[in-house]
Order: sequence, then structure tokens, then C-alpha cells
Amino acid sequence: MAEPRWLDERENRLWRNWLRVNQELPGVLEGLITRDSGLSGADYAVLVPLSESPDGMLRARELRREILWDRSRLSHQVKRMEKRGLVVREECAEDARGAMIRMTAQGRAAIEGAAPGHVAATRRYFFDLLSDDEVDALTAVFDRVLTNLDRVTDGSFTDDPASAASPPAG
Amino acid sequence: MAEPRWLDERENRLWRNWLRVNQELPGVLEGLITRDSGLSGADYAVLVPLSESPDGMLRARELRREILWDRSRLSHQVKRMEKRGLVVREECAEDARGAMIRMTAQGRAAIEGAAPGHVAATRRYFFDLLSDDEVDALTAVFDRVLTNLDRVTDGSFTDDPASAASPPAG
DNA sequence: TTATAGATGCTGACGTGTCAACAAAAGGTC
DNA sequence: GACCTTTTGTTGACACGTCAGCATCTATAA
Repeated sequence: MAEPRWLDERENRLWRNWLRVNQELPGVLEGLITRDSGLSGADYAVLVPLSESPDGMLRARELRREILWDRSRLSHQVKRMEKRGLVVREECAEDARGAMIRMTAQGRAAIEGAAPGHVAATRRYFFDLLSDDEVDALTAVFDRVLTNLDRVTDGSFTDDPASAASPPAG
Repeated sequence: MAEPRWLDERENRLWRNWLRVNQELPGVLEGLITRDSGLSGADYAVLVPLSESPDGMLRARELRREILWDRSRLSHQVKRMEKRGLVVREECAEDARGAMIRMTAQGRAAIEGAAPGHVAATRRYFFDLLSDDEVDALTAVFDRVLTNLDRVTDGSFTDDPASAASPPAG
């Protein structure tokens, strides 16, 4: 690989900001969730789709589709949450391979206690700081980034470092 | 806590995009680093400031200041990296409490092999998708978010960056 | 000097995330 | 039926991150 075009000053500043925001904002928000409810960020992510489902129950496959998690990641997380009484695993009637994940009353109480504070925090630390135009601009940028990523993540594409980027030599 | 103002449709879309980008973009970039060089994202984060220092050496305290990590996190990471021959720990002459972290020749070779591909990937998956105006807009937004966060985490680098989140005063 | 407080780094326990390997069941073809 | 492939979920090993607790050293003050 030839010498690449390194980031210039503006790009470098944005990149460092990006890394810091990605590190600190989730940290603060999850810390608040934990203080309010004893739930971790991972607990919260799992409970949100369950709380929006009839009977507070989803098949593991559907739950994974909602939060875009690995099989193994969800399995480990559900095992830990089951031990703490937040969810239970049940057999799947239609497909003997499947596993149904059901939120317990305790799990529902926990997320319903955490959600208002979490929304308030997303406003305080994010949305309150953005103008309407900036909301639109960020949405557009992230849509573009995600569409581009999906070509890599989804597709029949075993990434080829050689062919892809062609950064303009500077 | 009274019923909060929940996210509307536009806000909710942005928030989901944000969570997905934060999850997937670092995953892809770190995966490429690992393929290129065998370094994890954590390895890379530690080696970058070392590679920019004279003698490839920094005191642990300074290294933490660069990457905004917890004491414990850096200690664990350095121990793992030392076991793999990427860095070594040495005594600190000026302060007997301190620890000097020095990059080995193997560590330097690894990061110098990884850096060009990583920069190319940040362009391919991020900067190439942004207009100049969008770079400015994102920088402005993240500056604002970080300034706001620093008021919470107290900004001062005394200890763990995310330890002191005072709950939002209603 | 001694006492106290603060800073620095390490450790062990535990929750979390990724990877490869695995078993069981479903779907498809012959 | 038998056979092969895909899908689904689990497990164990290991890397990673956070937390509380600890030992050591430094700085400050009486």
C-alpha cells in the first residue's frame, strides 16, 4: 500500500470529536440508566423491543433483528438477564429450534422506571443542543454512512482491501 | 418524574441511526485493522500516542490523558499488550509511583503497517461520504455536545473520565 | 519529624463482546 | 425414506471494560 492521504487538520479534528462523542455520550447515558434502574445499557437494549411487543415476548430471532445483535451476544446476555429475573426463556411452539424471550414483571417495572429518565437525558445531552436543520443534516449523513456500510456488512462481499478505496493521491 | 416528552418520529429516526452508526462503523474499522495487522482497536488506540512520542515512550498518566481512559483500563490493556510483545513497562525515574510505557519494535512495526489502511478506511466509510459543509456541521455539533458533557463529567482530568455524572437537576 | 490527604498504578471479580465449534431442527433434493 | 445444506440457538475460551479495593509514593501542613 502506497503512502495514503492522511487526514488534514479539519478532518482530524472531526475524527477526534467523533471518537470522543462515541465514547463519552453512551457512557453518560448508560450511567444514568444504571443509577435510575439498575439496568445496564445491554439490559436496556434488550428490554426495549420486548416492552413494545404483545405479551412482552419475542422470538430470539426477531429480537436480534430489532437490535442487530449477534446470536451469541444475545444468548449470553439473555442468560445473564434470566439469572437476575429480568426475562425468562420459553420454548417456541412453531419452531423447535427457536427460543422465546419473555420479559418478566420485574423486567417491565425496571424499564418503565428507566425510560423517562433516559429520554430526558437524550434531550439534555443531545437533542436540546441541535437545531432542526442539524437534525436533518445528521440524519442524512448517517443514512449515507449506513447505506455504504450495508454494502460491506450484508452483501456477498469478503472485503478486498486492494480494490475498494482509491483515495485520491495527494 | 412526570411523563416525559417522548421522541417524535424525526428524532427517533436520528437516534436509531446514531446508535447503528456507533455500533457498526467502529466494528468495521476495527475489523479491518485486525485483518491488516493483528491489532485490536484497543491496541491501536494505545499505540497511536506512543508512535507520536519521542522514543515511543510515555508515562502511563500522559497516555491516559491522550486517550481519556480509566487507570484500570489502561493497566489491564498494557498487561495484555506486554504479554504479546507490543509494549514494555519500565520504571519512572522522576516519580516512583509512575510507570513508563514503551512501544517495542514489534509494536511500531504493527501500527505502521496498520495506519495507512486505517486512514483509507476512514475515508472510504466516512469522509468520502461527507461534503465540506457537512464536515463543518458535524464538527460544530460534536463540539457543542462535548462542551455540554464536560460540564457533567467536570471536564477536569483528575480521574476516571465518566465517573462523576451528576443526575440532571429536574 | 509525623500525620494526613491526594495521586498513581495494580489486582480480582464480574459483566460484556467476539470467535469458533457444536447440536438440534428445518428445508431442500434425490 | 436418505442425504445435504441452512438456520437457530448454545457453549467455552478469551479479549475487553468497569468497579471497588489496595499498596505505594508524593505533597502538604502542623
